[in-house]
Amino acid sequence: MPELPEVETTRRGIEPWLVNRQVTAVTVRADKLRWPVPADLAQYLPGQRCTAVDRRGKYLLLRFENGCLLLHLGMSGFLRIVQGPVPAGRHDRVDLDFSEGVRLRLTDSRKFSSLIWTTGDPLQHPLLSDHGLEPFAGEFTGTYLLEKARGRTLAIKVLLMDHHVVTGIGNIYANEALFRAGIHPATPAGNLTLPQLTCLADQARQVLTEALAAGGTTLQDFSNPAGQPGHFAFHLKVYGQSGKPCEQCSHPIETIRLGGRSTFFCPTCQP
DNA sequence: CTTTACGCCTGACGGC
DNA sequence: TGCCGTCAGGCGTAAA
Repeated sequence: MPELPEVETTRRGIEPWLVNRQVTAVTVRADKLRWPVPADLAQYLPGQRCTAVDRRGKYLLLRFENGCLLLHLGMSGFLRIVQGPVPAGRHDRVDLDFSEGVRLRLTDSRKFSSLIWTTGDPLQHPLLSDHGLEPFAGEFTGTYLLEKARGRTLAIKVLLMDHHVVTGIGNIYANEALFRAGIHPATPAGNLTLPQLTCLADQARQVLTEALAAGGTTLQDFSNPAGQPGHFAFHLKVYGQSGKPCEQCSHPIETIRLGGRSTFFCPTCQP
């Protein structure tokens, strides 16, 4: 599933292909993804020049002269740059054609991705305005987490995945960060100490950095869709490792459910 | 306000 | 082999 590293890798991959190019055509092959695809995209997008490709949390912001296209990849969505007559596959939902034969293609089997057109400041859009800190922001520290966790009884993993607190961390990297920090994912957030939360913030940033580095190597040539974005190159220590021996202590990795999501941890390394 | 449950959608997987 | 039920999963939204 695309989390921050995958989305940022995608952003870096498509940015040089799109910026300063003009939209020439729009093809929509799905009436509805997460929400109805704006029916009039093909009306106002052609002719507009892309000015920037930004990211906020897991949202991509394709900025144009007269507005901004917010794009979320959901669980199974990914973007590619295609050139020339590449026939559309079953799950190819949207094509944005740009000048010089550059085509941005959204593929999504499960149709959980979303496309929203917005004018005005996209960061003030209701979908983005309530987001918390970026994990790589300097203010994302143990002190910040301590403030957000104060008096809260919910599991620290649920807090870490709450985009109102910190944005872009999904199930995979929340699990990995907590393992590295040696914190049990079900620990009530308000029970954690500053040193623990400082460690958690550091480890979250660290795991995202490593995943980003791995994604970057996987997707260097973004126009050549060699593989799906991601975490295939990144080594997961707990996520999806139920029953396998922990790398540190050999105790089998356990699975529980928190906030409706599968949660993986080592009961001895994460007391 | 906080926390939980639901729904969207389809591929993968287990059971028969 | 084939059919069917179940589940995963981000996240906005409704409900408790």
